[in-house]
Parts: sequence; structure tokens; C-alpha cells
Amino acid sequence: MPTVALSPGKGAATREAILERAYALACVHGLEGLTIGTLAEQVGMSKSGVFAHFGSREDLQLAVLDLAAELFGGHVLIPALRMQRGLTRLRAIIAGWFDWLRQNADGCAIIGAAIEYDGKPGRLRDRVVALLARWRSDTTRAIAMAIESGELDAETDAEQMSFEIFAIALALHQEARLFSREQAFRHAERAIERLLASAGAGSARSAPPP
Amino acid sequence: MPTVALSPGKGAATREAILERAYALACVHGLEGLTIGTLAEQVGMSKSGVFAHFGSREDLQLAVLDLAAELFGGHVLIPALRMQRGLTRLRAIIAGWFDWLRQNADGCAIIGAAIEYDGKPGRLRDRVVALLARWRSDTTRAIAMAIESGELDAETDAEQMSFEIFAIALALHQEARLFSREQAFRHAERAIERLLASAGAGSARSAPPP
Amino acid sequence: MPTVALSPGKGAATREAILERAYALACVHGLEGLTIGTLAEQVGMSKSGVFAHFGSREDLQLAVLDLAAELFGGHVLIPALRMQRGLTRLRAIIAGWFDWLRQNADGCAIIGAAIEYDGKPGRLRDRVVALLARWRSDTTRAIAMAIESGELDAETDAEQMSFEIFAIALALHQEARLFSREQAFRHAERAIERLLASAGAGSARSAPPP
Amino acid sequence: MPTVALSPGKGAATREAILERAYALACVHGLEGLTIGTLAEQVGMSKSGVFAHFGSREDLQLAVLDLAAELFGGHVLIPALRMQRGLTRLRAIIAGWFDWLRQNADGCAIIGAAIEYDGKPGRLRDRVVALLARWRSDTTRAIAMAIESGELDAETDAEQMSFEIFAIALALHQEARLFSREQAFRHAERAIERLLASAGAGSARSAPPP
DNA sequence: ACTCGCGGGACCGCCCGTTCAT
DNA sequence: ATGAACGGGCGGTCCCGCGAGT
Repeated sequence: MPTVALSPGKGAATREAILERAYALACVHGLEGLTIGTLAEQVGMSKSGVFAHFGSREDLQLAVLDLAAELFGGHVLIPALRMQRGLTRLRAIIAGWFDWLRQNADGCAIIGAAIEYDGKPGRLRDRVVALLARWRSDTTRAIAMAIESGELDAETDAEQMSFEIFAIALALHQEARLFSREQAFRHAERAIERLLASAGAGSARSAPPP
Repeated sequence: MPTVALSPGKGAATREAILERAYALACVHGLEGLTIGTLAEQVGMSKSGVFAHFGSREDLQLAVLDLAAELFGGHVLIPALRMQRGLTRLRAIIAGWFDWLRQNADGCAIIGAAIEYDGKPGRLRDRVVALLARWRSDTTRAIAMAIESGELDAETDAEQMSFEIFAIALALHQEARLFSREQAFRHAERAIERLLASAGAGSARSAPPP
Repeated sequence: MPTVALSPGKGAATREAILERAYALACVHGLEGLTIGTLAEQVGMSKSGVFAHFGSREDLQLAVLDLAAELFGGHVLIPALRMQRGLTRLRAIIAGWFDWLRQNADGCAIIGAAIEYDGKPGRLRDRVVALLARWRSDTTRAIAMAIESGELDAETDAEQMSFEIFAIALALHQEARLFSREQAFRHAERAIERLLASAGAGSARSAPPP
Repeated sequence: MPTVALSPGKGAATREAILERAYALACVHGLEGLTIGTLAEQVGMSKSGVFAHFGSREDLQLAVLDLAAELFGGHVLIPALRMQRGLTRLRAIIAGWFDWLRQNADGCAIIGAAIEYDGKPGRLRDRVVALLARWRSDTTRAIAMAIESGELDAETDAEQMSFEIFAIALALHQEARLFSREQAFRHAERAIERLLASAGAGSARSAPPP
């Protein structure tokens, strides 16, 4: 019966729906602010119905975190990997990241989680750390390739630059949510340009001077 | 009774004691993670005794936030204001800030609050915004004075540079708590040097050339 | 389809398997402590799968109780009925009972149920009462036959003796589980000997004098 | 200030009231059947109000157990200790015990607990065991004194007799609750008389024959 | 003036027995 | 026989007032 192949179960679908709603809630209130009751209400199910899909609140939170990572990866990393190596890809990563922050206007669950769990040991913290570490190393690798290709100065420190890109994204996220969005993006873009320029990249998105 | 005139009352003293403990707790668990029961236990009082000093949990959180602002100001801003205007003072601000993050090893309540409340409207968010805005403008002003004095290039954008300093501090805080402290401070210091250098400041920490 | 006629169905077999596991659980945690979820887990089925076999938890409990009665009867009563009437059979009953308690080291479901439901009206209590009443009357009858055969004094009160045998078994069960097993059996056996002796039975286990 | 002495607080009074109601509930439904919600409802308080007096359900159960022990001791042991040593006191213990079972018509919490926890390790079980062990040793001691005084045969085994008295009380409790009260007490009293008589005590409560 | 004891009410995460469509 | 969902209840914690004590 093809149904087996067609439907991995309705359960998986609802689970996905729940998860999406949970992700949205976590963006706003943080992973710690995610409660099963509220979530159930929002998806129009009973608490126990929601609960059964995850087994524990912590597992729900982990699932949300994984979803966030997947969404982020799909939005930022994957498209960038389709660009050619070097500065182009690095710029794609940064642009994708900024775009991600622009779309997730009501908060980035990952950045929120990074702060919520930085002092709270446990599985959540471990997963957050792993997530960020992976992302950091991805970024660092992209930078390294831009150095290899000669588009960035040879003496550039890839890890250092990765740190600074992170810093800018962090500040962008915060300033956009606490102060002015436009100003935040202006600041962040200028900061990026200055950073790349100081590493020898051609001046901002424009073509290299003749 | 003269006691009123002579002393601000025993109450004020205990209030202060409670507040300090609350601040410490907020550094670790965040302002949202601050519970009256735990706090009461830690200061060795009854819950209602603690509660009576603040009237509501939100007021307690506000008070903690104010205390954090005061401590931060006393540790970073005040000393810097005693330095001479210009690059010296700007460097003092930055050094003080880094030192603050180094000492508050178990978290900075202000940065934590900035994330916790960035999407949660209310008095707390308002106060956080006000706090950060003031601090941002203070920093901007110090940069502007360094430009006036000619120690930084004339075309430097003070607000932009302020944003970038914030970015570095934010990233420092996060990397120190999630990954390696030493590495975090190394990255942050190098980033600062690059930032200042590109604005024309004399090379790191050294005195300006004759 | 002939399968219906040929086999009592696969369903009946699994039902039996479930029941056996349920019985084991009830011995340890009591009939009230029996939960469908735990039971399902132990037999490796879904909750609803288990549930479907019984229709309600109460019916499951009743079935367990019936199984317990059947097991007890098979272990204690049936073998005794194969012995010759009189003191021999009475002794067989008692020995079988003790043996039953010795084997069911992790608790006798029937005795447990007797206490759990003694104040809780309902079908379960009714069934427990019926069960015990039947067993009591069986025991009483065996005693009566020993009186008839002259092996016990004529003035012996069969019901009274039956009560006392019950008392000893009850105390044995409890002492064995709360204190020392060996001591419990020693006490119980001595009590039985005293009881039989005072009713004129030949001294313990030995054969009657010629 | 006498108030201190006069009022150990209203709280203690409510706690006592709660405890009494809890005890009554435990007699009927067992200590495991005791739920905070039901209890709160019965005493007309909120769940949290009730809960706060005990800190955890387990502590509540322990408190109920202690209350049961105290009530039992006050009803049975204390009065008996005021009688003269020997057979008189032993008879007083037994009579008090029977009387206790007669009054607590809806179940004895201690006997119930003994069954509920005999296979469930934990603080509850430990306390039950301690309780029963103490009571057993008290009974044994009373028997021993009756032997010393010559009112019971010298070769009487005090521990064995203590076991048998327990057995009779257990069976009395069960038969009274599952079958007929009158019959249960008749059986139990006859059993006691037979037991004492076989140890050489003067025949039942009546005066010794001339 | 300050502190506490005591209680309430809402909500939390979790688990139970049960139903229904498949 | 299952997987999904439900409703209700569990023990427990939270913030918060009221009344009284010193």
C-alpha cells in the first residue's frame, strides 16, 4: 500500500506544525519562555497532545533548536555554498546572514539561546555551543579560502576576522531590536565594508577600480 | 523619632543587601530567572520580607537593573571621566569595559537583559533601552572628543565607531562565556586595535609619537 | 474461516501474555499500582493495543484478580484435593499455601488486593470478597472433614480454626516482606503446629501412632 | 510576651487540622491514595496552602504515619503501661488494640501502610518498618514480663507469641472490613483466649477456678 | 517601620485512562 | 493492534496579598 510511502504519518506533519509554532514563540520569548500550555493553545491542541510528540519539555526545546539551525543553514549556508569559493562566497554568507536577521524581525532564536544558556549547563547549552562552533568554523573556512584565492591579504587572520563578523552580526541583531532597524543595518554594512577593506578586499560591492 | 533623620533606616540597609544578592543572581540566571523565593532563601529572610521591599517582582527587577547600571557606571564611566579628554579617555572607557567583563565572570546582567527584553515590551525593556542609549551616547561623545583633539581622523564617524565598539564587547561577552575566555579577550583586543588604527590612532596602547 | 474454530485466535494468546505480565506487576505494586502504560511497555505493545484487550482498566484488574485466583487454586487447592480427606489434606493445604508464599517472593496479589479494596466499594472489592470467602469455606470444609475422620477433636470449631490459619498466613506474608523471611516461616510453622496440636492432631508432620 | 507561649502560631493549628483529615483519608484510601488536591478540598483550602505545610507529598505521608503511630500509642500502649506488669498489662495491650480496631472502623492506616510499602523501598517503608518493629518489641517485652511473673509458662517463647498476637490482629482487621465485624471480633477473641490458655494463663477474663 | 506567617490562585511539566480512525 | 489526540488530574512552584507581631 502506497500510503505507507506517501504518509510518514499524520503525526509527523502535526509535529512539524507544532515545531514551527514553537520556533516562532521561541524567537519572541526565548527557549526558556516556551511553555507547553501556551504552545498547545496556539496550535489549537490539548497540552497532552502536544506533549506526546516530544516526551519532555527539554526535548521540545532541543527540537526547536535543531529546527532553528536547519532553517538558518538553509537560508544562509546552503545558498552560499553554491557560490564560487573565495570572496564571493564569503560575501554571500554575510549577505545571507543579514538577510536572515532582516526576515526574522521578531528575534533570532539561536542568538537568544546563546545568551539564555551561556551560564546554564545542560544538554541545551551543549547543543547551542556545538551549533555556534560549527557555524564559526564554517565562516572561518570561507575566509581562509578567500585568502588562498588571493582576494584577501595573505596575513589576514581568518579566526580573528570570523570573530569580528560575529560581533557585527550580534550588534546588528541587538541594535535592530532595541533601537532603529535601518540604522542598525547601515551600521552593520559599513562595519563589514571597513572590515573587508582593511583585509584588502576590493571596496564594497562595487566592481574593483580600473 | 530622630532615628529617621539620623539613619536612612535599617530597612534601606537590608534593601541594599537584598539588591546585591539579587544582582548576583541576575548575572547568572538572567533577570527573568530571578525568583523571590530563591532570593529570600539566599539572604536568609522570608519571602514576604523580601517582597515588601519592592512591591512587585517587576519593581525588584527594575531595581536590580538600576543597580547594575550604577555599578557599571562606577566601574567604567566615572574613572574614564577622570582621564583627560580624547583618545586617552576613549581607551580608558574600552579598557574599563573589558575589565568589567573580566571581573563579572559569571555574566553581565545588562547584556543579558538586553536580549531577554528586546522583544518583550514593558517597563523593563524601556529601562534597558534607556540605559543602553545613554551608554552609547557617552561612548559616542568620547569618540567625538578624540576626533576634535585630532587624535582620530577627522572623517571618522563617531556613531559608527561606537557601534563597532559595542559589537566587539558583545562578542567578547558571548565568546568568553560559551567558548574560551582567553581567546575571547585576545580576539576582542585585536579587534579594538584594528578599529582604532584604521581611524588613525597611534598604534596600540603606546603613547603617541612625539 | 476455520481458523476461528481451530484456534482460540492469536488474540487470546497475547491476552494471556499481557495478563501474566500484569499479574507480576500487580504482585509488586498492587492492583492499584498497575498502570496501562507501564504494562504496555513491558509487553512491548502500544497502550491502546493492551487496552483493547480489556476494555477498561477495571476489567483488566478484574482479569488479573481472576488469574491470581486461578494460579492460587492450581498451586494450592487442586493438589490438596488429590490427597486423601482429613488431616492429610488439611496439612497439604497449609503446606501448599506456605509454599505459594515462598515462591511469590515479591508479594501475593490477592493479599495485597484484600487490603487495597477493603474500604473501596465496587466490583473489585466484591470479587475479592467472593474469592476469599470461597477460599475460607474450602479451608473450613477440609477442617470439618478432619474432624469427621476423628483426626481432630470433635469439639473443634472449624470456622474458628480456619480464621486462625488465615491469620497465620497473613502475618507470615507481612513479616516475610517487612522483616526476615526465615524468621517469618519459622514463626508461622510453629504457630501452625501449636494450632493443630491443641486440636488433637498427632504431633507435627509425623505419621499417626499405630 | 505570653503570646509566644500561647500561640505556637495559627499555622500549627491548621497543620494539625489538615493532618487529622489526611489521617482519616489515609485510613480509607491508603497513604498512596492520599492526594493533595482531595485533601485541600476536604479541609476547604487551596492546594498550595495545604502543600506549604509539608513541603512535599512524601513528607505529608510521613507526617500522617507519625500521627497514626502517636494515636495508636496513645490509645493502646500508654494506657497499658499504667496497668501493673504481667498478664494484666498484656491483656490490656490486646484489649486496647482490639478496641482501636473497633473504633477505627474505616481502616487502620498503619496496617494499610504495611502492605502498601512492603515492596516499595523508600523513606515511607523505612518508617513503617521502624514503627512495626517498635510495636512488636513492646509487645514482646510485655509478654516476657508475664513470663517472669509466672503468669505464663516459663517455656513460652515471647517472640513467637508476639507474632501470633500480630497475626490475630491482622486477621481481625481484614475479616472485620471484608466480612462481618461481629464474627471477626468473636473469632479474634477466641483465638486470643486459646493462645493465652495454651501458655498457661488462667482461662479468659474470668477469675481462676476455686 | 519593618518583618513575618499564612494562604490563595494561576500555572507549570507530566502522566493517566480512554477514544477513534486506520 | 497502532498512533494520534483528548481531558483531567497529579505534585510542585511562582508571585502576591492580608493580618499581625516587635
